[in-house]
Amino acid sequence: MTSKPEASLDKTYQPADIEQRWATEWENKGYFRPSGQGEAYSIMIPPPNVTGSLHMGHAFQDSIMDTLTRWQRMQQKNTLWQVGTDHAGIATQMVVERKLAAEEGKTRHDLGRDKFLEKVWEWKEESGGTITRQLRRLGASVDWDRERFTMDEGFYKAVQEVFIRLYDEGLIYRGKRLVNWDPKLHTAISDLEVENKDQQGNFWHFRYPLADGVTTADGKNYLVVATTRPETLLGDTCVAVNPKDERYASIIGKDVILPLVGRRIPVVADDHADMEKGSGCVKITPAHDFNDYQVGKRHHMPLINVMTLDAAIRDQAEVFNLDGTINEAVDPTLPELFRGLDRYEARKLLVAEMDTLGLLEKVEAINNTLPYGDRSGVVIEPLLTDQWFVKIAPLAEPAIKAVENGDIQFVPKQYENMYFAWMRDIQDWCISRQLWWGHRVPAWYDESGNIYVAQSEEAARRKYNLGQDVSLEQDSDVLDTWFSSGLWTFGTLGWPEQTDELKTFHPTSVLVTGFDIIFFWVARMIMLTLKFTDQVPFKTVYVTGLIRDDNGQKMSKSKGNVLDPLDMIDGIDLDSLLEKRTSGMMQPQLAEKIARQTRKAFPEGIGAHGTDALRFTLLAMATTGRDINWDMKRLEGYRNFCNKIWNAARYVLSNTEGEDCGTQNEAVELTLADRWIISRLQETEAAITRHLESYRFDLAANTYYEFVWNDYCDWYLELSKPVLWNEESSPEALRGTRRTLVRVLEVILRLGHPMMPFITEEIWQRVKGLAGVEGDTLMQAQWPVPNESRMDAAAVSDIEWVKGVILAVRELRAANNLAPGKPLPILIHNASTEDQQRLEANRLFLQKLAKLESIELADTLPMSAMQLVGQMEVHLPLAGFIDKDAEIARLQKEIDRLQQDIQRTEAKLGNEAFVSKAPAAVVEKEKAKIEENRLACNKLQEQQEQLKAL
RNA sequence: GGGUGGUUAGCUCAGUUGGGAGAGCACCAGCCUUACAAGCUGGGGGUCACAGGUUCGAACCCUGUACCACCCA
Repeated sequence: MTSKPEASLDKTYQPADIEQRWATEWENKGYFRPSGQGEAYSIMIPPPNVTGSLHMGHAFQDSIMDTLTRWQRMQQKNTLWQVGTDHAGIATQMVVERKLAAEEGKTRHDLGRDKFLEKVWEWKEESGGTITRQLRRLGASVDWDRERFTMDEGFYKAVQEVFIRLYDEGLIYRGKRLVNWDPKLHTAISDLEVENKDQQGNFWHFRYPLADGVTTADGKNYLVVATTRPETLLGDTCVAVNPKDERYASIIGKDVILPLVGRRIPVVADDHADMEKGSGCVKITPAHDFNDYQVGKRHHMPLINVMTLDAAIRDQAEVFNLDGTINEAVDPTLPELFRGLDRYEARKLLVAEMDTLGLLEKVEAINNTLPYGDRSGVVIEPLLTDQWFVKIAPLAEPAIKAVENGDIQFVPKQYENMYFAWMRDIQDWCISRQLWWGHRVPAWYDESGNIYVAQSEEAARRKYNLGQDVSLEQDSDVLDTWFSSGLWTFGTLGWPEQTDELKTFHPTSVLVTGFDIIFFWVARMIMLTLKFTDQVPFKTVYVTGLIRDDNGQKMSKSKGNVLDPLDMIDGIDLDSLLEKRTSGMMQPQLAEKIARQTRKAFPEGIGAHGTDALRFTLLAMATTGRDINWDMKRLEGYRNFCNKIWNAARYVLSNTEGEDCGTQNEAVELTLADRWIISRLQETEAAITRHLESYRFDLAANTYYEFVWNDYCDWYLELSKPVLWNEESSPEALRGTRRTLVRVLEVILRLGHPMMPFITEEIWQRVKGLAGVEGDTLMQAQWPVPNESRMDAAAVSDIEWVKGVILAVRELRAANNLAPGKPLPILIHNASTEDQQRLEANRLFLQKLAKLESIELADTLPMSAMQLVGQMEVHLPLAGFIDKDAEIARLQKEIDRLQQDIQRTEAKLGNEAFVSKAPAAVVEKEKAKIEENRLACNKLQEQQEQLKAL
């Protein structure tokens, strides 16, 4: 299918009519594929969750990536933007489990692993298209032929390969360690998936009786320990005091009797005990607290696990030594009272029991922080379990170096500190997850628990020389999603094969992502990629802020302030928006409040703005290193900008189609306006290129907006009219103006294309022929390169003068309440030779744009209103219709302004230190300014006197 | 408690080696001027958070304070 440009553009800009048409055509024609020629440029999309949908953050990042990609492609690079999705372990599994529960009332265990996974794949097939459809709507020029999914066969091979190599090198190990356990989802999660939240809590102060009649320095026969987690008392292995704490020096090494359990546990000296906090004694439960684990380790304490995977109290404790072997020295019996109780019920009961025993000294209200699972929302339990870990230290070192030595650069730079801070005290990474959906750990166990790591059972037998008589069972865990997405840049290019794509496009050029994901993903990609390819994954990391709502709030379903990028594009009526925001909520009780807010914020729903406007808005707001507060008004403003471009194009087309535009390089005469706009265009090309190179999309967008609206539309198009609509214009002048109109527009379209691909392509197709440009698509057109020889400083200052005169007249007109269309006679006084030359050269422009009846030089003047252009006076004769008082007042305002400025400058120049120490150029500038202002001020005063005398 | 970023017009934000405070939107006034009322023309509006310091000169550099946001403990 080919898009056939209409004969002329519709009167109003209708993005819906053009965008999808072009998206389809570009893709069908294969324009998104790498050209195979030129320097390579590549970006890997941060893979969104395959079953998710795009939010504003995606739209933001994708707009940036597409802008970079299109810009580089236009610079004729061999450009690859590779797309793909992530299987998103926990998130996806949860969605399918919920669906299963709702539709069939079953759990995944009812189905069994294989059947459940079938369901997940079905769901992936069903919903996986959402995100790619949305990407297409955004105009993303990704190479769809190379779309990847983290659970693809080929990618899984890379994941296995990495796991096996790391294991064989001793960098992956299995061990019993404390992990962040999610008691609801029944899986370990990483530190990063834990959200710490402040809350009101209690500090319970318990008495632990001293054994053997020992007493403290102040004569008590017990120690007081304070805890926020009473239920862990059951797993205590010692009590720690600070070695410097004189109060307890005498009892170090003595024992206390653990209440309710009756276990003798020692008092140890450890710096972890804070002398200032509570009594200075702290109970140590190595199997239920990360800090306590370290203390326990230092003092060779056993690990006593008292909780089940549901975070309930076990019937009998599990006791391990630090090396993970079973400890048989400690009695695992737990008080019957607590068995099977949930952790919070156990806490309540335990406190009550202690109280009854007279061992509860006091309860203190405190503020503390609790860890929550970011997916399940329940409090995380540090729990001893068998997990797979990656030894991080050997991987972290080169990863830190790569950023230190500049192989990888963060934009903005301050994020490098965040990266270093995190990398410096990074812990071993728990990569196993007790889920079904994901890359299954490629490890097998025999009956005695020996571990065999290989691609498959057969491979394991070969590798380890195991006969068929040995029965093997595969590890049931899967790998952390980030383990696989850590391989994203090279795993998707065919690694471990040394493919051409890998050689060409790796390392990738830039990664565009949010700061919230630096640790999750960026750091891990750097570590794993360096390890396996000896290359960095990307040379630059462009870090974006978050998109927030107009009040600076994070967008979230539960707040009901989420905006869907497609609703910005297509628009949505209020009812549909309400439905969208209030359905399928985790907390349905909020629905009413959300509905109310939504009605208030969007009483009319949301209008359609089009993809180009959305993209341009996001780019214009993309200042580095800060979050963006979304503003519908900005979106509207940039939609209007699209309309402006559209209409400018209509004007250009209507004046050039079927006319001689000088495409064959025929002789032309360029007017001052032509030379000026061409000169400004060179500056604009240079500035936009510079801004894109430094990732300042906001400045690029603003520069573009200003040039198009303020220079091209407001002035140049107006200045072209007197030439085009003048019967006396020479063929060369007409040709020159038409050629400039259309050529500058053509460059404007090329400059804007990376930011606003659709509207620019649509117009370009109609303009290219008139501009003498060839090509099937703007996507492949050449990125504009400024030409020094077309810079014309004289034209720029001449136009400034012309604009000055026109603005002076407009001001006089407005100040005296004269109708905009009324032709005015103007007298010019005190014109320099240059003024006079400029006046003669630009009579036509002045007359048309300022709506003048006449414009004449005059030595003697009638009473008039006057405005200065430099030292030249522009007079509007009174002729009976000028408001004398208003004019006197207007002059006074001008005089006041000048006098203030004069005073400031006088003070400066009167300062000896300034004159002697400031650079001569600065002093000269001030002197010139004061001179000019004084002259101007005098003239205005004279003028005012004359009026007053009337 | 430690760290990072922020505080500029009513709102959202620019301000790139320190040298005349800007844009968009909103507001006021006037205009359907043959590309555009999603527009045109003119206009009002800021002690650049606060207090010190460096400097001839500070929105910008330094120190401290307040408040906001985020990260870490």
